[in-house]
This record gives sequence, structure tokens and C-alpha cells, in this order.
Amino acid sequence: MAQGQGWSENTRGLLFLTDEQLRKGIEAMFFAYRGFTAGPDRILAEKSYGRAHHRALHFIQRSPGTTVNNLLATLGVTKQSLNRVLRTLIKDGLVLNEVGSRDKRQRHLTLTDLGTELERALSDVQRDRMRAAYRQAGAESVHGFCTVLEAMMDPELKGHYQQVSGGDHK
Amino acid sequence: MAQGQGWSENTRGLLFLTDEQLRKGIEAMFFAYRGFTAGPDRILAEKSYGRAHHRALHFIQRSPGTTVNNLLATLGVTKQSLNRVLRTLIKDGLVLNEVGSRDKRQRHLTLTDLGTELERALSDVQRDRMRAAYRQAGAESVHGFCTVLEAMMDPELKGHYQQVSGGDHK
DNA sequence: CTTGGAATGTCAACAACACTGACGTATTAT
DNA sequence: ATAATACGTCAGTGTTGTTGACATTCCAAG
Repeated sequence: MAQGQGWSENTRGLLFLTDEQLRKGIEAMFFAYRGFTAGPDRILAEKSYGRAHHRALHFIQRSPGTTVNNLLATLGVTKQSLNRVLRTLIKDGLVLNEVGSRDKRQRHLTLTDLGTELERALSDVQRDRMRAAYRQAGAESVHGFCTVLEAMMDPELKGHYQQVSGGDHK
Repeated sequence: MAQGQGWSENTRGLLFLTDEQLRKGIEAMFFAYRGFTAGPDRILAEKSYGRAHHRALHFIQRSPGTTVNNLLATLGVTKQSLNRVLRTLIKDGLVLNEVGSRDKRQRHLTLTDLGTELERALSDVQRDRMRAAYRQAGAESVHGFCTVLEAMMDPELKGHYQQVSGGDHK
């Protein structure tokens, strides 16, 4: 079913890409991102949270005990914007805010059980969607997908992107 | 450089994916989409337009003479939201709004020269970024990239996604 | 020909989420 | 002691999305 795209046919080895083909890639990103966020958005709307809350929960889950400044750099928003979101998450008991032991100016952020639960629910629907897409596309496509995505990131943002462990090749 | 991701190593043939690997894919989408929109955003900010204007220009360019209802379905927003954007684009002379000849209720939207110019500038930086990512990732990765993206779209949205012509396989 | 519905445009109000700028308060580093 | 860092907050603004209501124009069917 994934035929008719003309990628490999036109690009085998040479990688010659027309503007038209690149436009399709751009459009694919747009539509795919919509599908990608649709599931979590539905759950978030019920609890009157938004995407910003999801992102905060995700990255706190990823690195428990992270500081506000770390999160700020990762998310690429202003502290006022992050603080608005973080305040409600802390007030609602989803996120813990603990004064640092080494540096008491810092606040370490962790998910509570309730926060872990919501983050799990959100990432579950997103992982299901991604797993389905991966299955449909096949293993080789998955590798290519991630390679292109990584190449598309801003170089200075790549540092925030935690590489897959890849433990089996060292 | 694209090694160390553990995709093909773990998934060769079997496509077994851990939650952790799926999480990385989710994160990759987040960071890549940031990079993907960064270029246009800079240009748009100068002209005090936003992403919504870019999306409208893109899809009018893609199908010149499209109607408001078509655009509405493609973009997935309310008519009020689209109209606000469309109004400024028409007022600024980037978009033409012509009464339909067959059905006079419809308005056909096309880009003016000025609109074409801005759309070109916006898609240029985006295509440059995508071309660079493709070059870096290689031809096979490009195919996989598009296959996964397409599989990730909502089924009902896939109709709006214009397949690549693929003229060389018919 | 009248009536219903489709396509479009607009007004008002509201919410999420981003921004800037300014200010305050601990706490650490020099 | 003083400067810089980490964090929080207040106030204002802008873009983009939403609902709900209403008007206009035009096509189509009874």
C-alpha cells in the first residue's frame, strides 16, 4: 500500500527531489502532527488541560527531579508561560516541587502518582497510534522515520533530544 | 552518524518496540516539528502574520481556486477562525476572492503575485530544511519517513493529503 | 414561486498559550 | 558586600482556536 509515492523510484541512490515532492513531505508533517496530537488532546480537554500541560508532564516523566531551568530550555518557552502551566499542575497535585538539597535556589520537579497516571494515559494513546503507524509501515520505515526527524531538528535542540539507548551495538 | 538509535537492530523483521523506543519517537516528533516550523515562523513574525496565515497560503497554493468550505475541511478549524485569517490576507492583497461562476454562493480563492511571493519564501526555507534532512538521512530513510507519517494521519484526514504524483510507475 | 438548506461572512465573548517587561526574593558565588 | 543565578509573579498584549447567534446570497426542490 505504500507505493505510488515515487520516493524510491525517483531517488534510488541519487536522491533527486523535486519541489513538489518536498511539498508533500511538508504537508505530510502537517497532517501527521495533527493525528499525532489528536488522541492526547481529547483526554486533555476533558480535564481542562492543554498541550502545554502534556509537554510538561512528558518531560518531567522523562527526567524526574529536573529543574525549572532545564525544563525551560527543553520546552523553549518563557518562564512565565511555563509557570502558568506548572502552577496548576502543582496545585492539582500532579507535580511535586521540592527545594534542591545541593542548591536551594533550584526546584526539583517530579510526578506524583496522580501525575504519573495522567502522563501514562496521555502517552498510551500516543504510543498506540505510533505503534500502529510503525506496524503499518514496517521496520525499515521506522528507522528512516527517526533518522529524518533527527536530521530535521535544530542542532542546538538536539542536545535536549534523548537518544534511544541502543544498548545492543556497543 | 545515524547509528546508536537501536531501531533496526531491535526491530529487524520482528518489529518489537519497547515503550521507551516509542517515547523517543514521540519526542522526535515534538522536536522535529519545532525545527520544521522555526524558519517560516521567523519570516511570518516580520510581517506580523502567524502560522495560520502560512497554512492558508500553502493550501491555496496547492489547489488554486479552492472554495472556503474545502479549505475549512482541510485545515480543520472553524469558519470564524479561518475567516479572520483570510480577511487579512485578502485585505493585504495576498489572496483573491472571486464569486463562483457555476455556483455563485461559493468563493474561489487564489494567490495573487504578492501572495505567491510570500508563499514561495515561506516554503523555500521549509523545503531547504527538509532537503537537508533528507540528504543527511539518505534516500531509503526518506521513503520510510513518508510511509510512517502517512500511517500516522487520521484516516479521514488522509483524503486531504495529496499523494505524490509518482508519475514514473504507471 | 415559495421554501428550505447550503455557502459564506460577521459580531461578540471567551480560553489557551505564547510573548515582553518589570519587580521581588532567596540563595549562591565572587 | 556585591553581583549573579534561580525562581516566582503581576500586568499587558497578540495569535489562534472555540461557541453561539445572525444576515445574506443563492441553489434546488416541492
